[in-house]
Amino acid sequence: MTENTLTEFDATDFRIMNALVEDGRMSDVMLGERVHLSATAAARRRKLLEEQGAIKGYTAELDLPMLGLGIVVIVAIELRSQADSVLTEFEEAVVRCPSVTFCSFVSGDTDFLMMVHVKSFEDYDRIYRSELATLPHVAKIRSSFVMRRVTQRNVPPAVFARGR
Amino acid sequence: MTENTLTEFDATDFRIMNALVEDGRMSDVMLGERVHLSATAAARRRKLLEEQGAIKGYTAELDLPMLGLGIVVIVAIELRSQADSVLTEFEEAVVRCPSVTFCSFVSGDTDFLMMVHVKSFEDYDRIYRSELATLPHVAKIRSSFVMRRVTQRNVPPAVFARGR
DNA sequence: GATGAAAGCAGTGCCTC
DNA sequence: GAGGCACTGCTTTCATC
Repeated sequence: MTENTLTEFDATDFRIMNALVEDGRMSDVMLGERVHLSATAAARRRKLLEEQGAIKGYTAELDLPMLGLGIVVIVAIELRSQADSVLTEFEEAVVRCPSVTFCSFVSGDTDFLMMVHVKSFEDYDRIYRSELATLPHVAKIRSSFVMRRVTQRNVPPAVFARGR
Repeated sequence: MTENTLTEFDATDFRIMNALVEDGRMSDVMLGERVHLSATAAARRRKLLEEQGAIKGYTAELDLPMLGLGIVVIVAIELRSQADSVLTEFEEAVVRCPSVTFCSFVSGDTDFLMMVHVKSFEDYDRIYRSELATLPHVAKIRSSFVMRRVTQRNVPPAVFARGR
């Protein structure tokens, strides 16, 4: 229930997390079979992981290209200043952009990195004008189009090496 | 079952997808209430969306910081050449890196953009040496550390505007 | 898209190790 | 402290309309 108990997870916990990352709707019966536990024991551990916050929730994975959003653009944005109020105003505007799925303030060459999903290049042009170019305090926008996706995972495989 | 039927989705389909993105383990009964359908009707539509591939699957969302992976690094990699064999060898090596959750071949300033999850800066140094620096044909690596996450969504909100 | 019966599953308390 | 079993009540599934 609390959070900063520096919880210790054992191999079974990692196996449960692994199974549920692969199939979030797996029944407790199947989960139990998969991790060699009774369904009740598996369910109890699953709930504990949920309560502890290690499992934050479950989500359906949608096929965005099939929904007409086949193009992914990674956008680097530099602001005119890095004053606190400037950052805050920019961030508040970003969360309201309906095409943005990811935005982080980063160190390095640029200030923010974002990921944008669009239907077509024409659509990106439209969104560039209507969403990105209207964000406040922007000095420079650089767009990189995703040509081919090499890897896309929810969780780094390193986590699952611990399930043994 | 097939895929290129250019499937048409109605507002109820989008409402179902929205509900399941928010809670992938939602029962069909709850789903039916949420979209104003009987549980059976909701279940039938859910299954159809799964079979059509619009819903690719379900996954548990893990709290990576709680599992000791609190630092996210976005890595831009330039290769020495863009010959087909060079790209292929690089990509085959990347998918075997256990700390990489995202890698795409992109247009623009760099060749590949990747996302790496690590425990600490020391850990990044170790992974930089053991995973990234050993990737073949790399000319230049630029690392940006995520200082603050502004937005992180599975699906752009624009998709859900269609659920009405 | 709704209904109702049958099967399967999740949730609880209790017992064992 | 953690796993297993049995019971009860939902939930899902499938036939039928």
